[in-house]
Amino acid sequence: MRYAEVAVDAPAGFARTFSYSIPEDISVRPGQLVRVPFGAQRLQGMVFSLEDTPQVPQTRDILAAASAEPLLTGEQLRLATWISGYYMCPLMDAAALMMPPGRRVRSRAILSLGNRADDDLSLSPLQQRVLDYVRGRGQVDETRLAAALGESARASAAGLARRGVLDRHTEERRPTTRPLRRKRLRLTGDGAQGLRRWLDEAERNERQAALARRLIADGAPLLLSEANERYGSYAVNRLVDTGWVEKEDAAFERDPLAGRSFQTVAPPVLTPEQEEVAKEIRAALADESASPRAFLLQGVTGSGKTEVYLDAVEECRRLGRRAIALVPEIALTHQTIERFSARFPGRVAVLHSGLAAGERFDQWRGIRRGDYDVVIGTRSALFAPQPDLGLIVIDEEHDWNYKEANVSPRYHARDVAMKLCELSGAALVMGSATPDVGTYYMGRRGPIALRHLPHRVRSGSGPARPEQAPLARVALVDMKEELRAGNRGMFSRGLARAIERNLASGEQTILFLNRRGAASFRQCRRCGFSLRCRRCDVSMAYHTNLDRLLCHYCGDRRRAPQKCPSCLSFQLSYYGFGVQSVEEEVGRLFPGTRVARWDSDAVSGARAHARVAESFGSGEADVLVGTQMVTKGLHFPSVTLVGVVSADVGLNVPDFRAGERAFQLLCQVAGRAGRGENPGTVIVQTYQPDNYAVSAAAAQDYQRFYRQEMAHRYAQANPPYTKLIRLVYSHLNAQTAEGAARRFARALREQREAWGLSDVELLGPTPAYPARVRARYRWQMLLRGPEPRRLLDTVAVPNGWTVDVDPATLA
DNA sequence: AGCACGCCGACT
DNA sequence: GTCGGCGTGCTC
Repeated sequence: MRYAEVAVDAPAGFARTFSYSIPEDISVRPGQLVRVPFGAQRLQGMVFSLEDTPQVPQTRDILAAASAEPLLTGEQLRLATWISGYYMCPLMDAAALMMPPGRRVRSRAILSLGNRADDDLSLSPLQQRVLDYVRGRGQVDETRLAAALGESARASAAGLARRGVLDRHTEERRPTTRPLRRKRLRLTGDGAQGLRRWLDEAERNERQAALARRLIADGAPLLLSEANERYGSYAVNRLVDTGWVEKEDAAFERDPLAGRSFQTVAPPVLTPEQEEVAKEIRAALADESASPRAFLLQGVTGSGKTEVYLDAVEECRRLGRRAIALVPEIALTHQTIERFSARFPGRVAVLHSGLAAGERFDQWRGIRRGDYDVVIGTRSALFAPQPDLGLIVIDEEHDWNYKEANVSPRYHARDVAMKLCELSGAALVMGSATPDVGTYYMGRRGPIALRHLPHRVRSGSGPARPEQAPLARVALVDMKEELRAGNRGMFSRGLARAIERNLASGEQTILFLNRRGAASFRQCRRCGFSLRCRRCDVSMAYHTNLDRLLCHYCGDRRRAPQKCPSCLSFQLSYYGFGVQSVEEEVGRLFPGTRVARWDSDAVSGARAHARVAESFGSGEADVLVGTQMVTKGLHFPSVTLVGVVSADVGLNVPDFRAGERAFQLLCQVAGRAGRGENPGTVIVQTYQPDNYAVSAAAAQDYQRFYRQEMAHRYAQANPPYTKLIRLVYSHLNAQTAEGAARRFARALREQREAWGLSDVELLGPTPAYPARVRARYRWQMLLRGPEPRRLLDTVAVPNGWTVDVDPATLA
């Protein structure tokens, strides 16, 4: 008898497997999806291994295979096991990262009125509300009910179902994605000759003749929908009647790159600097035992990191292996695909959450078949099923988008990539102008080889032009001085003059402000009342285009009142400004200017990002105003001026990484200037010109920043000198939240003493920031030390806590 | 998520 | 006494 170790997809989320016996008539292999009985439920599970002995004396049988073939390879199963252990997340959550999109489905409970719904029974208030809710909608998904009326509504619903007031049944769900089949029109065996004769035999109807000629000329099948649209269904059917053409049902691949064409570009000759690094990487690719195996390329914007990545992919491909290249966000995929497809036409796949589910599914299958040499995508593309993985590239390595913050597993793509490289023998190449200080630290201490590309390479295709292009000049403007000089505007006199000059000479400008909306908050000048979100403990920001106040945490919107709700006065004022007000101010100061805005409010979806980038790139706007999106790796050669409207945003938040963030953003945005022939100018407005991060960014001096930042980190015992684990508890009831937080903190402190883990510090519990989000009160604590997980390993984390290992933010 | 078990307060 | 609400623990 053999047994399967199965990661069960139970809501409780186990970081371990359960043993199941395998019935004679079912064949099961590791990586396969199965259905298993679990308590009273039937759930999906992932087979992690086959064993001769089960964990427990009594086992139950696997019910059925839920996938015909293994969906995960042994390598992926080992990676999932590592992720689950390191990030303390359910095994199934880790496995799901690597499964084909749409295959993880959970059954759901549906509630409807039962036969005793109209009986006069005594009901608790909550039960009455549940009944009313179901009565109002007929059929209700229990998860939706819980979302609407709170978690305890589930228990009430269960009670009502027991008494026959409600009817409750569970519904198994099919995978949400599947291969697409579409009808096509194609020539029969000798249809080409037949149709030609048919055309010659008599004068034929114009549309029928056109379709016939198209089919003959093309040779390839034509989608029926397209044929119907262009030639009419009558013509199509008449041709089918000839017997030389037939309709067929064929697999149709959804291709996210359909309709895009790429101009192929021959590889340039690398500069000596590039060549030196590229050679080392080639050595790592050619021989798995060669070291180093992980590289961090530090090079300013325009120093030619991408050419080194392309060279590495080329070599990887030559060796018969495949690659994955990550970018930090969807907006950057378009341009990266362009660069890679120009070198490897037809060999590039894309994978990110902006694609339609079907596109993602088809890309996944194509990748798994080995159709693509390189997969480009955001952090989740790391889990693409690339066979013979030989290389992982992580561009803009410092970017905090590489850390998943919201859902389990809260993984960091860099750390998982390092593990994956170890498991697969692949080489890792990372690049950034402003590396994460933690990565840079690893570079200085050994596990990662640190390499520099200190010079800008002149841009442009064709042969390499290794002569140096200068970095943009950066000027700091002290906004306190502007105030003293009587300028209370958004733009300093210097920035305003520079914008005007740029407009006059027809050159492009980027204005950056890392704050959404038009006004940060709306406050009553008489009583001080400020409008806050009903469900979150934050002020609501005013958005001009919506003419609404918007909560940036839960997305709730409401009409902006004219009257103070507290004292009924009309003295409501807007305070603070955001990127929308910058857009308006440009329009006001420089009438007739074509302004484009790029932020998450104005632009969403991969195609929309591409449109904005393309339209600005082709000169359809003079000024681009935006949040973080305008800072990231995009290449706009005719931008000669970058204005940072306020460098101070985010600088004073209580997070030890605030300085690093500000430095990275400022350096990145400065890199947007002067990437073409004209040298660029960057103007940084700030109230804190002496802040170490701001001044190091103005000097574009990474080394200076690194030294100062690391001194702070050391003094405060923060990463990379220690490790952090963040624990957050949230509950609808304020007292329950605080009580649970204090109780677990006390338990952890006791464990700390009991096990003598004096090197694990426990900070908190304290209310998290914001203290309330989506009506839930939030409390948090931090574990800090060389190995803080050792404390968590001594306890079972109670229900309701989320664990974030190596958190990217503390807010 | 379900279900069993056990504890507590409002009724026959 | 006992029924039902709900907190806790377990599911191979």
